[in-house]
Amino acid sequence: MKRFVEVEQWLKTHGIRLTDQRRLVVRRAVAYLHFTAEELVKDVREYDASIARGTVYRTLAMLQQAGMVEKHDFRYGPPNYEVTFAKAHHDHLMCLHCGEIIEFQEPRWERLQDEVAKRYKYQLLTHTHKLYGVCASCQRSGEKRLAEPPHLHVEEMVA
Amino acid sequence: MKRFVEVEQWLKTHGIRLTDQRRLVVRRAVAYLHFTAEELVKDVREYDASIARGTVYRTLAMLQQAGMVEKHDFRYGPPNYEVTFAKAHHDHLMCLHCGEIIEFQEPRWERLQDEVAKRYKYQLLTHTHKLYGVCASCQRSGEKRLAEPPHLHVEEMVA
DNA sequence: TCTGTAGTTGAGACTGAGTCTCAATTGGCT
DNA sequence: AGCCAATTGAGACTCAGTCTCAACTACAGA
Ligand SMILES: [Zn+2]
Ligand SMILES: [Zn+2]
Ligand SMILES: [Zn+2]
Ligand SMILES: [Zn+2]
Repeated sequence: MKRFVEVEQWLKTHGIRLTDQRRLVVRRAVAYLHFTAEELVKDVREYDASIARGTVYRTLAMLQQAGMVEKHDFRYGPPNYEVTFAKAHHDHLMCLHCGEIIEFQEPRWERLQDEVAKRYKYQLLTHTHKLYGVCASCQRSGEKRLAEPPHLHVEEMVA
Repeated sequence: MKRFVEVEQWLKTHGIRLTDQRRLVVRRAVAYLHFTAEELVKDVREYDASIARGTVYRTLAMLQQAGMVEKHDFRYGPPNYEVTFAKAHHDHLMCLHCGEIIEFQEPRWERLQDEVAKRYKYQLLTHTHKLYGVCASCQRSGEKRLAEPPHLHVEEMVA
């Protein structure tokens, strides 16, 4: 089942009005792996030119509130968003040359951080672990340009 | 030896002009543990009201370039800076209620991340690990306000 | 100590990214 | 179909930071 159907289902069962705009924003958001708010505004406007920037931001905030979207501050440029609904927790490794983002899991970390939190008597709520480096192919090509957050895995919307 | 002396020494030996403004910015910056650029602008202006915003930002950028200052994106508000010159690497744990920031070291993490980088053939350059939670005293008081990045350990400048 | 000059500064215009306001519109219930 | 609170579009506004450029100054060399 396409992920946006589940997201729309979730909204419905939580008494949140399903407008055309929200449907569109959700459908386009799930087409990306990581995206910036402005990228999404631009993308969504190709389907409905009159959609307001505020609507996109408001919808993202709502989804974030609901725990279906996460906001990541990568080191360069504006924050990236990611639809994490029905997706396992993972952390990120970013190439500073080409901007590639790799998602990975490392359960031993997750355990270590509980230990650290306990050490300082903190109740742990969230965390961000980001690694920055140079990917294999950029090491080879020896390029020097800095990362511009790229689009990865964007699908066209098929009605 | 006061840390700013070492910083000024470093600048001198690297052929960077020592202006009054830079001296002031450096001296005030080392008085903080973590600070935002705007906090530093405000602070520095108490000593020299005519100092320009741009000068503070430029100086911070220069020190960052030189590896003496690090910029951290905590999750709320603008980035925090930290003078890391002659300071061991550490990561951060932040209380989302009162904004307290704890610095800690966890060598096992540092090792794990090398492993992860190797797994994806990345040449690792930097990383950020941030834990967010509720500190012991906020857990007790059950307060609900969200973090505003606080000043910690600010010294007055003594001539 | 006096200069020359490249590096630095202050002031303010400018930008990007996001927020806010409010009248007009609309989803979803009856 | 009608109602009305929720949502939207449009644009003003904010905040944090960048840029530009004429005036100023640190400091190497005379
Ligand atoms: Zn993790
Ligand atoms: Zn991800
Ligand atoms: Zn670390
Ligand atoms: Zn620190």
